[in-house]
Amino acid sequence: MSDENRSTPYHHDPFCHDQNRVGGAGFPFFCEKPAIFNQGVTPSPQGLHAIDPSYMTFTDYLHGSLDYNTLSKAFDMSCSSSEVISPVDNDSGKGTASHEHPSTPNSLDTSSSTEAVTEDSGKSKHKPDLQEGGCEDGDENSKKANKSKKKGEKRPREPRFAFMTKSEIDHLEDGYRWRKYGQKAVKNSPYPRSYYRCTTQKCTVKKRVERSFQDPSIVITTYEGQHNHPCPATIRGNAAAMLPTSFFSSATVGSSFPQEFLTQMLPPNNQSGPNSMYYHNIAPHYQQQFQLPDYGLLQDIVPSFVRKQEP
DNA sequence: CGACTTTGACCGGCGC
DNA sequence: GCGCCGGTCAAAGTCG
Repeated sequence: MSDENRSTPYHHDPFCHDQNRVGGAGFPFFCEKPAIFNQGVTPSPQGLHAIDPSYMTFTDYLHGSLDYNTLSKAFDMSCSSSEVISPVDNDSGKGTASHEHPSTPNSLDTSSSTEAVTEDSGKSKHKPDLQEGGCEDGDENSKKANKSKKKGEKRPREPRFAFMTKSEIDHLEDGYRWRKYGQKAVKNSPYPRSYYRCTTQKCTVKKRVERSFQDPSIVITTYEGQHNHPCPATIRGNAAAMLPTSFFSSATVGSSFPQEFLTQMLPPNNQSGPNSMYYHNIAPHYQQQFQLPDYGLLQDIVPSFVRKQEP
């Protein structure tokens, strides 16, 4: 076990205020300002949106407080920027985030060190529900048999949300507590993929963490499911410790916990075109708008979100 | 001693 | 049917 993966290696500023640091262990949306702006994209205050209370946060998503419809809407946004966002190929592995943008070579470089996208859960590779239920016929096959309970039933795959982050640290701190339950070598990648599960009881949220084989400095994190509990960091207060004090004085913070404003993805306010994703960080000057390059509407990329909002 | 990581094995889905 | 591959389990090991 490397120290980098230990749960709380954060004695540094997760916001990457230190320009010398490459990435950080903090939640990625905090840390990417330097990389984003390195591309010469210098956001001016005028070009940024005011923070709207209607914005949903990434944490909202993780907490399950937003529905698919909302999320879908959030992604159906406009664009005006030249920044590129790379969808992370679902099902992973194969390609995660690397091969899908031949025409946008900078999609993986440091042009946008944190990129978010929802993953399509549409692929048919489902596993039976292992978490609960279905342990009826005490089949001999012992433990392994447990895995295959509920045969024939396909577990509806949880919605996924993936993003890429430029970071030296594999396991990015997001305020939740995770237990690693597996690690696998990934085909076509020299870097293994790690599997984490939320340690909170009854919370089935999982996440996968892997490095882009094209750009090892990029970490691809995929969340699956939505937390059904408050962020443990709220209780422990360790995430708060990660935050610079100046952060708390931000007008956007309010009294809620940092997780509540880690990342916010803006619904299409008044801007622009269909092919963009927009997410911003807490601080207005962190905001950045991204445009989907080779893709059509986001719904084409994440059909699951579109499907799910239809009853 | 509890929480967590490591790691090899297993399982199911998918493509050929 | 077979092999590949992603995902998961669980025993053993590690850490604080």
